[in-house]
Amino acid sequence: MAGGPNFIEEIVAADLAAGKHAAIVTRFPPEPNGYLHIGHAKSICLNFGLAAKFGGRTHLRFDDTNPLKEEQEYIDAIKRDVRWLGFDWGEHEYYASDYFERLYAWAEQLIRQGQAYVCDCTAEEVRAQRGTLTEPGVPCAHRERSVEENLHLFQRMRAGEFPDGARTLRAKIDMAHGNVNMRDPVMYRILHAPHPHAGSAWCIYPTYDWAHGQSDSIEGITHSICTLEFEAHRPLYDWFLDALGIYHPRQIEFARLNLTYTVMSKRRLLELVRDGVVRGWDDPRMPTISGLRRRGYTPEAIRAFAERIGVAKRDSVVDVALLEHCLREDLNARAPRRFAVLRPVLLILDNYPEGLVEQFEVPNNPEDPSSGTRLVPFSRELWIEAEDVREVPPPKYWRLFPGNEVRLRSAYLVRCTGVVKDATGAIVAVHATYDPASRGGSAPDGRRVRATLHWLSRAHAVPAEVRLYDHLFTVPDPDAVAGAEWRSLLNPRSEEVLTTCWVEAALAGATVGEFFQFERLGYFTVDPDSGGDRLVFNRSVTLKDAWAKEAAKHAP
RNA sequence: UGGGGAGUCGUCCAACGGCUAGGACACGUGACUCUGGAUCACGGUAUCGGGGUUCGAAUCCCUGCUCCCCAGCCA
Repeated sequence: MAGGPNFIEEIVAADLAAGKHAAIVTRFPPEPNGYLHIGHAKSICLNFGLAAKFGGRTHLRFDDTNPLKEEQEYIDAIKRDVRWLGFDWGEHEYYASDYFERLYAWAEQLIRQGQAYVCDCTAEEVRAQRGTLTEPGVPCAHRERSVEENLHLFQRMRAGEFPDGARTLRAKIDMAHGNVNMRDPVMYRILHAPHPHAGSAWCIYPTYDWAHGQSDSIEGITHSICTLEFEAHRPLYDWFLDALGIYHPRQIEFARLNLTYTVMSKRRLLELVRDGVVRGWDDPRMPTISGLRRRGYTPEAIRAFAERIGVAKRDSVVDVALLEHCLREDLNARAPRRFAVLRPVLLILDNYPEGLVEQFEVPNNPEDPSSGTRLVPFSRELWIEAEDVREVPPPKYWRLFPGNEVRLRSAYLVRCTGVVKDATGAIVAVHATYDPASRGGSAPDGRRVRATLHWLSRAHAVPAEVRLYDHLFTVPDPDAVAGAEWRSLLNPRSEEVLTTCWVEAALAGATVGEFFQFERLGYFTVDPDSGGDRLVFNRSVTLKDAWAKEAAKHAP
């Protein structure tokens, strides 16, 4: 179904076959500087999936080396999202900041070995000395300091004797290296800032490059899986590990996920949240895990998606339609069906007895007979969908129009006798007659109708707000647009709030996160804005709509 | 340009020198249908270019081209 094993699974299988490890250890290492998104979900599924498939465990480690950008809120959100996705790291919750003392001692070791030095250059000077992609860098005067002086200075850095940015600790590698990452990279910077996990214990913080490889080594990670941009850093991690003489995890890089019609960069997502472009990190239009959850995505659908997109090394952009497909596939099988009318128009059955209320038995899910049926009240005045009525039908339109007969799902066949319009020409009510012999939805003479409509008894329906969503951006690849331009690509119609909707009374007690299929409309879930007698639904994804395609063909 | 990667249907992934280059999504056509849903059937389109090795190349070699990443005291 999903093809063969991906290249990482092949590597792991080969390592295991070669007897390199008794069991594998992988890790998911987020920086708590934002919320997790669907791209992280790919990594989470990959790492936890590997351990589950080959036997082993997966650590959750926060790579919290930059206190300026990290917050406890993000740590909490990340844990919540990983758990919700269905993964359990057990007791293996780690923080790079818990390794700070060890990292500090290792830094001293490198200094003693003559492989690290304290540098007094400013950031600008360091940049100037680094050279360019084609020209080698040049060493600065501090590069040749004595071990004693370096040790002393480094200790004073830790003691807080210098202001932010005054000095750094740098690895002494090769200022002329073809790989610029090897031109004496910074290992420590002075940052007088509290840390969300380490508190105020430190005023010098290790860089990611200095912390990451050793953190993996400390944890005995066998396969350290990361994204492509770290490929050029691997030689540096190897250099550190070799210099320290400690265990080498095997790093494997894969291509990060990109999705059409959305952005995945944390910086841009943060900007959308801060500027109030969206309702927050969990806005249903966001590609964040929490946004997808609020939108109505299920962990099952996201996991299936992660499985189907595969894992490879080439840059790619996955069609968001595949994500939507995975959700439909999951929900089609298990979402209870309900009736909801989003843009109501009154349907009056002129020959139906006033005051009569019938109860019709409607299947909860035709895909799953075990889900049973429910009773839905029916009466003379009903709400139906505005788009299910036309005064003049376009080509291939076979819903309600004067003279045409349709079925009201599980109820009766009705024939339209006329429409009522307001001053603007909009249809506000429809008149029809019903065929009492078609009770239950089919006629004794076996005559067929092309359309089946959903409906709600006016006297029994309950009001609700429904939010419809569309792509956040108008173009398939907004992430490819550089500069501030990307903002102009936001879809002004990505959210549409409908406040005059009606739903089945059975939906009144629905709880946040419960999902349903509103027949003929799509899959919907209860939004957390619901409460008391206020009901708010989010449309998770539409049903596939053959009529919409047909209509588009005849559109102007 | 220095270093590091990557090029296969519209998209994503597979094919690991050997059937007509496969699957999924998307798209199109039809069947069926008490959701214009679901389901089913059918269909089209791909090996970056040029050489070479071989009985045989998407796969190996040479060469060219294109794209991505790296010049944070971000990760």
